[in-house]
Amino acid sequence: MHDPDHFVPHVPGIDYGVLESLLGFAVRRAQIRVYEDFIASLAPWGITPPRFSAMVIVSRNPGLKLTQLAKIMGIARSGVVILVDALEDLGYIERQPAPEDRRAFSLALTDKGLADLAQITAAVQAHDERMARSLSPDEQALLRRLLTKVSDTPASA
Amino acid sequence: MHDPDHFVPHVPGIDYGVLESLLGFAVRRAQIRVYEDFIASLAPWGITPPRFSAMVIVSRNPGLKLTQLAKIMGIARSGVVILVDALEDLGYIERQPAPEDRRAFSLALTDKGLADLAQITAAVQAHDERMARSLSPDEQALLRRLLTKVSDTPASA
DNA sequence: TATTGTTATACTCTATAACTATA
DNA sequence: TATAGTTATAGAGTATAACAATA
Repeated sequence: MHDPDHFVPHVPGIDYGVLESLLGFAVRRAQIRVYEDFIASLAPWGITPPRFSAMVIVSRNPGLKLTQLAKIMGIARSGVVILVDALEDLGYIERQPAPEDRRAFSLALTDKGLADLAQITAAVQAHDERMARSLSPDEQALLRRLLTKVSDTPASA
Repeated sequence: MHDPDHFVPHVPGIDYGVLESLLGFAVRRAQIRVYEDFIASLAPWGITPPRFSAMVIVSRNPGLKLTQLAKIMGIARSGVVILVDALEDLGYIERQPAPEDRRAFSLALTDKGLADLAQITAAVQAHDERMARSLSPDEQALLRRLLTKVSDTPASA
């Protein structure tokens, strides 16, 4: 299909100079394409990448507090409030009073959240397989392994 | 050094569920770490990843119009106006009247932009090598190749 | 009519700082 | 004092839509 309206990673006739040799530029270009397709694929549910991550993490780690979720996701506390508000508005997540701390809330998926997460996860997996379909299974595993090595290397010596 | 204030890709004791198996999640995690270190490394120049890309592309492809730069960078025309304004405020880029079209501008680096780009590029390369230093040269080349394959695969069949 | 650059406006994701209610 | 959640505010970076000047 001719969709003139999405990112073209290499425009013919353009010299990208040093950018072509940078790992960070390659990561960024891949991320743009993955993000674009994720948003398009999940539009029916109003789910973005951070919202999906939050739903999965809450579902697998019941009883998380907002501050813990912020730490896990690497964002500020104020950001997690907005994220949880959005998922609450979608009917997917709820704040439950934390029994042992009256300042805090325990996060949990709603019944609707649990039910929809199954469909959402299937849509995300289909999207992810589409992104990876130019690679063999071995190459996909290798790519994940190399990326994880990059993510997990501390910045300073 | 103990810097408690940056992204921890794997918080101990947390179950990341399906996220661990997704290529898109691995790309995103790597991108967060690379972006974080890029911003910190380039702070002395006020340079962000899109600003660096724009400077390199303008320097290697003299006479680009704003609309062409927008197409190359995959952003809207309104976005490139803001980007060029920022680089103009930094004294790195200038709009020159396009001889053959009185609606348009040709973009060019200023003398200061050209001079600083050398230092900026050195800082970016040092940053990029730091990001990749847990990988052998072969692994780095392989990772770039696999990422490029992902970026260049069209989304639809 | 179509295109170039621009402005107005809005949305997402992020941050810092200050507040409140508890601990 | 310190922490949990919240609010206010701001700043990138993106988008769409409309506009004036020019093609």
